[in-house]
Amino acid sequence: MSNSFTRTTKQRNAVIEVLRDHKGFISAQDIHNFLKNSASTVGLSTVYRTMTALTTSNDVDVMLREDGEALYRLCSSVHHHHLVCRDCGTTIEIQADYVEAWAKDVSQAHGFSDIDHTVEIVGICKKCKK
Amino acid sequence: MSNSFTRTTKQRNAVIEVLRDHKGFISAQDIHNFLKNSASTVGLSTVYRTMTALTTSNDVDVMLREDGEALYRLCSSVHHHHLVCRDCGTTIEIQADYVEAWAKDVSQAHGFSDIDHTVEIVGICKKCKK
DNA sequence: TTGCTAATGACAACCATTGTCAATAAGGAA
DNA sequence: TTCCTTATTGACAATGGTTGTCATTAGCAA
Ligand SMILES: [Zn+2]
Ligand SMILES: [Zn+2]
Ligand SMILES: [Zn+2]
Ligand SMILES: [Zn+2]
Repeated sequence: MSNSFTRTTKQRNAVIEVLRDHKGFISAQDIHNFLKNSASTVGLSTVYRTMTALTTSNDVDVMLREDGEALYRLCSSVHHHHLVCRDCGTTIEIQADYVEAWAKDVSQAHGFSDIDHTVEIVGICKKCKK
Repeated sequence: MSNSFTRTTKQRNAVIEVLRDHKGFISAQDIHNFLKNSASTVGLSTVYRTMTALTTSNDVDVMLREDGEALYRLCSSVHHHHLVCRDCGTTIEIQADYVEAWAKDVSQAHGFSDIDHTVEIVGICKKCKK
Protein backbone atom coordinates (compact mmCIF):
# COMPACT_ATOMS: atom_id res chain seq x y z
CA MET A 1 0.00 0.00 0.00
CA SER A 2 2.20 2.81 -1.28
CA ASN A 3 -0.48 5.34 -2.10
CA SER A 4 0.22 9.05 -2.21
CA PHE A 5 -2.29 10.37 0.32
CA THR A 6 -1.02 12.87 2.83
CA ARG A 7 -3.69 12.14 5.42
CA THR A 8 -5.55 9.10 6.67
CA THR A 9 -9.34 9.13 6.68
CA LYS A 10 -11.99 6.68 7.77
CA GLN A 11 -13.65 6.94 4.37
CA ARG A 12 -10.61 5.68 2.54
CA ASN A 13 -10.09 2.96 5.07
CA ALA A 14 -13.67 1.85 4.57
CA VAL A 15 -13.17 1.64 0.81
CA ILE A 16 -9.96 -0.33 1.16
CA GLU A 17 -11.71 -2.60 3.63
CA VAL A 18 -14.34 -3.42 1.03
CA LEU A 19 -11.63 -4.19 -1.50
CA ARG A 20 -9.89 -6.46 1.01
CA ASP A 21 -13.06 -8.41 1.75
CA HIS A 22 -14.03 -8.77 -1.92
CA LYS A 23 -12.50 -11.71 -3.70
CA GLY A 24 -12.85 -10.49 -7.28
CA PHE A 25 -13.10 -7.29 -9.28
CA ILE A 26 -15.68 -4.74 -8.20
CA SER A 27 -16.94 -1.44 -9.63
CA ALA A 28 -16.79 1.95 -7.92
CA GLN A 29 -20.56 2.10 -8.00
CA ASP A 30 -20.82 -1.25 -6.22
CA ILE A 31 -18.31 -0.23 -3.56
CA HIS A 32 -20.41 2.85 -2.98
CA ASN A 33 -23.65 0.86 -2.83
CA PHE A 34 -22.15 -1.67 -0.48
CA LEU A 35 -21.01 1.02 1.95
CA LYS A 36 -24.40 2.71 1.73
CA ASN A 37 -25.89 -0.27 3.59
CA SER A 38 -23.23 -0.22 6.27
CA ALA A 39 -22.06 1.76 9.24
CA SER A 40 -19.58 3.90 7.34
CA THR A 41 -21.11 5.63 4.35
CA VAL A 42 -18.77 7.14 1.77
CA GLY A 43 -19.54 9.65 -0.96
CA LEU A 44 -19.37 8.45 -4.54
CA SER A 45 -16.82 11.12 -5.45
CA THR A 46 -14.56 9.90 -2.69
CA VAL A 47 -14.81 6.33 -3.89
CA TYR A 48 -13.77 7.40 -7.38
CA ARG A 49 -10.95 9.57 -6.06
CA THR A 50 -9.71 6.71 -3.90
CA MET A 51 -9.75 4.28 -6.80
CA THR A 52 -7.85 6.70 -9.01
CA ALA A 53 -5.19 7.13 -6.36
CA LEU A 54 -4.89 3.43 -5.64
CA THR A 55 -4.62 2.75 -9.37
CA THR A 56 -1.88 5.32 -9.79
CA SER A 57 0.07 3.85 -6.89
CA ASN A 58 -0.37 0.38 -8.41
CA ASP A 59 -2.19 -0.96 -5.38
CA VAL A 60 -5.21 -1.95 -7.46
CA ASP A 61 -5.58 -3.30 -10.98
CA VAL A 62 -8.23 -2.00 -13.32
CA MET A 63 -10.19 -4.12 -15.73
CA LEU A 64 -12.84 -2.90 -18.15
CA ARG A 65 -16.09 -4.81 -18.37
CA GLU A 66 -17.57 -5.30 -21.83
CA ASP A 67 -19.85 -2.32 -21.38
CA GLY A 68 -16.89 -0.12 -20.50
CA GLU A 69 -17.45 0.11 -16.75
CA ALA A 70 -14.22 0.01 -14.76
CA LEU A 71 -13.68 -2.78 -12.24
CA TYR A 72 -11.05 -2.69 -9.50
CA ARG A 73 -9.20 -5.22 -7.38
CA LEU A 74 -6.43 -5.12 -4.78
CA CYS A 75 -3.56 -6.94 -6.46
CA SER A 76 0.00 -7.96 -5.80
CA SER A 77 2.48 -5.44 -7.10
CA VAL A 78 4.45 -7.85 -9.26
CA HIS A 79 3.42 -7.88 -12.92
CA HIS A 80 0.71 -10.44 -13.58
CA HIS A 81 -2.50 -11.13 -15.47
CA HIS A 82 -5.92 -12.49 -14.53
CA LEU A 83 -8.06 -15.56 -14.85
CA VAL A 84 -11.55 -14.41 -13.95
CA CYS A 85 -14.82 -16.27 -13.45
CA ARG A 86 -17.54 -14.70 -15.54
CA ASP A 87 -20.15 -15.70 -12.95
CA CYS A 88 -18.86 -15.26 -9.41
CA GLY A 89 -15.93 -12.98 -10.17
CA THR A 90 -13.38 -15.19 -8.48
CA THR A 91 -10.00 -14.07 -9.74
CA ILE A 92 -6.70 -15.89 -9.97
CA GLU A 93 -3.50 -13.99 -10.63
CA ILE A 94 -1.38 -15.65 -13.27
CA GLN A 95 2.16 -15.15 -14.44
CA ALA A 96 3.69 -16.37 -17.67
CA ASP A 97 7.21 -15.42 -18.55
CA TYR A 98 6.80 -16.83 -22.01
CA VAL A 99 3.90 -14.52 -22.79
CA GLU A 100 5.91 -11.58 -21.57
CA ALA A 101 8.78 -12.54 -23.83
CA TRP A 102 6.43 -13.16 -26.71
CA ALA A 103 4.87 -9.71 -26.38
CA LYS A 104 8.31 -8.15 -26.44
CA ASP A 105 9.44 -10.19 -29.43
CA VAL A 106 6.36 -9.55 -31.54
CA SER A 107 6.59 -5.84 -30.83
CA GLN A 108 10.25 -5.60 -31.77
CA ALA A 109 9.73 -7.68 -34.87
CA HIS A 110 7.27 -5.03 -36.08
CA GLY A 111 9.34 -2.06 -34.96
CA PHE A 112 7.16 -1.09 -32.03
CA SER A 113 8.56 0.36 -28.82
CA ASP A 114 7.30 1.57 -25.42
CA ILE A 115 5.16 -1.51 -25.22
CA ASP A 116 2.28 -2.14 -22.89
CA HIS A 117 0.05 -5.19 -23.01
CA THR A 118 -3.26 -6.57 -21.85
CA VAL A 119 -3.80 -10.27 -21.25
CA GLU A 120 -6.95 -11.45 -19.52
CA ILE A 121 -8.74 -14.78 -19.50
CA VAL A 122 -12.38 -15.07 -18.51
CA GLY A 123 -14.36 -18.27 -18.11
CA ILE A 124 -16.43 -20.31 -15.69
CA CYS A 125 -14.76 -21.60 -12.55
CA LYS A 126 -15.18 -25.10 -11.13
CA LYS A 127 -17.76 -24.05 -8.53
CA CYS A 128 -19.95 -22.19 -10.98
CA LYS A 129 -19.80 -24.97 -13.57
CA LYS A 130 -23.26 -26.42 -12.88
CA MET B 1 -19.08 -9.41 -44.77
CA SER B 2 -21.67 -11.83 -43.45
CA ASN B 3 -23.88 -9.35 -41.63
CA SER B 4 -27.52 -10.07 -40.92
CA PHE B 5 -29.18 -7.09 -42.57
CA THR B 6 -32.20 -7.77 -44.73
CA ARG B 7 -31.88 -4.60 -46.76
CA THR B 8 -29.07 -2.53 -48.18
CA THR B 9 -28.93 1.17 -47.38
CA LYS B 10 -26.63 4.00 -48.39
CA GLN B 11 -26.15 4.91 -44.73
CA ARG B 12 -24.70 1.55 -43.85
CA ASN B 13 -22.56 1.55 -46.95
CA ALA B 14 -21.21 4.95 -45.95
CA VAL B 15 -20.28 3.68 -42.50
CA ILE B 16 -18.57 0.59 -43.89
CA GLU B 17 -16.76 2.80 -46.38
CA VAL B 18 -15.31 4.83 -43.50
CA LEU B 19 -14.19 1.63 -41.77
CA ARG B 20 -12.55 0.46 -45.01
CA ASP B 21 -10.64 3.71 -45.45
CA HIS B 22 -9.52 3.86 -41.84
CA LYS B 23 -6.36 1.96 -41.05
CA GLY B 24 -6.83 1.57 -37.29
CA PHE B 25 -9.55 1.41 -34.67
CA ILE B 26 -12.14 4.18 -34.65
CA SER B 27 -15.02 5.13 -32.37
CA ALA B 28 -18.69 5.38 -33.33
CA GLN B 29 -18.62 9.06 -32.48
CA ASP B 30 -15.68 9.64 -34.80
CA ILE B 31 -17.32 7.75 -37.64
CA HIS B 32 -20.36 9.95 -37.16
CA ASN B 33 -18.29 13.13 -37.02
CA PHE B 34 -16.34 12.15 -40.11
CA LEU B 35 -19.52 11.56 -42.11
CA LYS B 36 -20.97 14.85 -40.88
CA ASN B 37 -18.35 16.67 -42.96
CA SER B 38 -19.05 14.65 -46.06
CA ALA B 39 -21.64 14.15 -48.73
CA SER B 40 -23.47 11.32 -46.97
CA THR B 41 -24.51 12.21 -43.45
CA VAL B 42 -25.59 9.36 -41.16
CA GLY B 43 -27.47 9.57 -37.87
CA LEU B 44 -25.59 8.64 -34.73
CA SER B 45 -28.14 5.98 -33.82
CA THR B 46 -27.61 4.35 -37.17
CA VAL B 47 -23.87 4.31 -36.71
CA TYR B 48 -24.27 2.55 -33.37
CA ARG B 49 -26.79 0.09 -34.78
CA THR B 50 -24.49 -0.68 -37.67
CA MET B 51 -21.53 -1.26 -35.38
CA THR B 52 -23.55 -3.58 -33.17
CA ALA B 53 -24.62 -5.63 -36.17
CA LEU B 54 -21.14 -5.79 -37.67
CA THR B 55 -19.76 -6.84 -34.31
CA THR B 56 -22.33 -9.60 -33.94
CA SER B 57 -21.56 -10.89 -37.40
CA ASN B 58 -17.85 -10.81 -36.58
CA ASP B 59 -17.03 -8.39 -39.36
CA VAL B 60 -15.51 -5.89 -36.96
CA ASP B 61 -13.48 -6.26 -33.79
CA VAL B 62 -14.16 -4.16 -30.73
CA MET B 63 -11.50 -2.76 -28.47
CA LEU B 64 -12.08 -0.68 -25.37
CA ARG B 65 -10.01 2.45 -24.90
CA GLU B 66 -8.73 3.18 -21.40
CA ASP B 67 -11.64 5.51 -20.72
CA GLY B 68 -14.10 2.79 -21.71
CA GLU B 69 -15.10 4.12 -25.12
CA ALA B 70 -15.54 1.39 -27.73
CA LEU B 71 -13.35 1.38 -30.81
CA TYR B 72 -14.09 -0.60 -33.97
CA ARG B 73 -12.13 -1.98 -36.89
CA LEU B 74 -12.86 -4.13 -39.91
CA CYS B 75 -10.90 -7.30 -39.28
CA SER B 76 -10.21 -10.64 -40.79
CA SER B 77 -12.53 -13.33 -39.49
CA VAL B 78 -9.84 -15.72 -38.32
CA HIS B 79 -9.05 -15.46 -34.62
CA HIS B 80 -6.26 -12.98 -33.96
CA HIS B 81 -5.02 -10.24 -31.64
CA HIS B 82 -3.74 -6.72 -32.14
CA LEU B 83 -0.56 -4.71 -32.06
CA VAL B 84 -1.67 -1.08 -31.96
CA CYS B 85 0.20 2.22 -32.17
CA ARG B 86 -0.77 4.44 -29.27
CA ASP B 87 -0.18 7.54 -31.43
CA CYS B 88 -1.40 7.01 -34.98
CA GLY B 89 -3.62 3.99 -34.36
CA THR B 90 -1.92 1.84 -36.97
CA THR B 91 -2.96 -1.73 -36.23
CA ILE B 92 -1.29 -5.01 -37.07
CA GLU B 93 -3.18 -8.27 -36.69
CA ILE B 94 -1.13 -10.90 -34.93
CA GLN B 95 -1.59 -14.60 -34.47
CA ALA B 96 0.19 -16.80 -31.96
CA ASP B 97 -0.75 -20.42 -31.62
CA TYR B 98 1.36 -20.72 -28.51
CA VAL B 99 -0.58 -18.02 -26.71
CA GLU B 100 -3.83 -19.71 -27.66
CA ALA B 101 -2.58 -23.00 -26.27
CA TRP B 102 -1.24 -21.31 -23.16
CA ALA B 103 -4.61 -19.68 -22.44
CA LYS B 104 -6.29 -23.06 -22.76
CA ASP B 105 -3.73 -24.81 -20.56
CA VAL B 106 -3.78 -22.24 -17.77
CA SER B 107 -7.56 -22.30 -17.72
CA GLN B 108 -7.78 -26.06 -17.53
CA ALA B 109 -5.09 -26.23 -14.88
CA HIS B 110 -7.32 -24.05 -12.68
CA GLY B 111 -10.54 -25.84 -13.54
CA PHE B 112 -11.97 -23.08 -15.70
CA SER B 113 -14.14 -23.76 -18.75
CA ASP B 114 -15.94 -21.78 -21.47
CA ILE B 115 -12.85 -19.68 -21.87
CA ASP B 116 -12.56 -16.37 -23.66
CA HIS B 117 -9.43 -14.26 -23.73
CA THR B 118 -8.14 -10.80 -24.48
CA VAL B 119 -4.61 -10.18 -25.70
CA GLU B 120 -3.65 -6.74 -26.97
CA ILE B 121 -0.33 -5.01 -27.30
CA VAL B 122 -0.06 -1.23 -27.59
CA GLY B 123 3.07 0.76 -28.23
CA ILE B 124 4.68 3.29 -30.55
CA CYS B 125 5.23 2.29 -34.16
CA LYS B 126 8.37 2.99 -36.17
CA LYS B 127 6.94 6.05 -37.92
CA CYS B 128 5.74 7.69 -34.74
CA LYS B 129 8.98 6.99 -32.90
CA LYS B 130 10.40 10.53 -33.25
C1' DT C 1 -6.05 23.85 21.32
C1' DT C 2 -5.24 26.22 17.05
C1' DG C 3 -4.50 26.84 12.17
C1' DC C 4 -3.59 25.32 7.73
C1' DT C 5 -5.29 22.81 4.08
C1' DA C 6 -6.14 17.96 2.43
C1' DA C 7 -10.15 15.64 1.93
C1' DT C 8 -15.04 15.10 1.74
C1' DG C 9 -19.77 15.03 -0.27
C1' DA C 10 -23.86 16.92 -2.34
C1' DC C 11 -24.71 18.32 -6.67
C1' DA C 12 -24.15 19.66 -11.41
C1' DA C 13 -21.98 18.78 -15.72
C1' DC C 14 -20.23 15.70 -19.20
C1' DC C 15 -20.54 12.30 -22.64
C1' DA C 16 -20.92 7.70 -24.64
C1' DT C 17 -24.54 4.69 -25.35
C1' DT C 18 -29.37 3.08 -25.60
C1' DG C 19 -34.42 3.68 -26.13
C1' DT C 20 -38.46 5.76 -28.56
C1' DC C 21 -41.34 6.44 -32.33
C1' DA C 22 -43.10 8.84 -36.31
C1' DA C 23 -41.36 9.29 -41.00
C1' DT C 24 -38.86 7.21 -44.75
C1' DA C 25 -37.38 4.07 -48.24
C1' DA C 26 -35.80 -0.86 -49.80
C1' DG C 27 -37.37 -4.30 -52.55
C1' DG C 28 -40.67 -8.11 -53.53
C1' DA C 29 -45.23 -8.72 -55.59
C1' DA C 30 -48.47 -7.65 -58.97
C1' DT D 1 -43.73 0.64 -63.03
C1' DT D 2 -46.58 1.07 -59.13
C1' DC D 3 -48.07 -0.56 -54.72
C1' DC D 4 -47.39 -2.37 -50.03
C1' DT D 5 -45.22 -4.22 -46.34
C1' DT D 6 -41.99 -3.36 -42.97
C1' DA D 7 -36.96 -2.84 -42.17
C1' DT D 8 -34.47 1.14 -41.35
C1' DT D 9 -33.65 5.77 -40.28
C1' DG D 10 -32.89 9.99 -37.41
C1' DA D 11 -34.12 13.53 -34.21
C1' DC D 12 -34.64 13.53 -29.57
C1' DA D 13 -35.09 11.91 -24.84
C1' DA D 14 -33.32 9.06 -21.33
C1' DT D 15 -29.82 6.37 -18.98
C1' DG D 16 -25.71 5.76 -16.37
C1' DG D 17 -20.82 5.89 -15.37
C1' DT D 18 -17.44 9.30 -14.54
C1' DT D 19 -15.55 13.90 -13.66
C1' DG D 20 -15.78 18.79 -12.05
C1' DT D 21 -17.18 22.31 -8.53
C1' DC D 22 -16.98 24.33 -4.22
C1' DA D 23 -18.46 25.22 0.41
C1' DT D 24 -17.84 22.48 4.57
C1' DT D 25 -15.33 19.20 7.39
C1' DA D 26 -11.63 17.14 9.74
C1' DG D 27 -6.42 15.28 9.80
C1' DC D 28 -2.39 16.50 12.05
C1' DA D 29 1.65 19.32 12.93
C1' DA D 30 2.97 23.08 15.70
ZN1 LIG E 1 -17.24 -18.81 -10.43
ZN1 LIG F 1 2.33 -9.37 -18.75
ZN1 LIG G 1 -8.92 -7.61 -35.29
ZN1 LIG H 1 2.26 5.08 -35.22
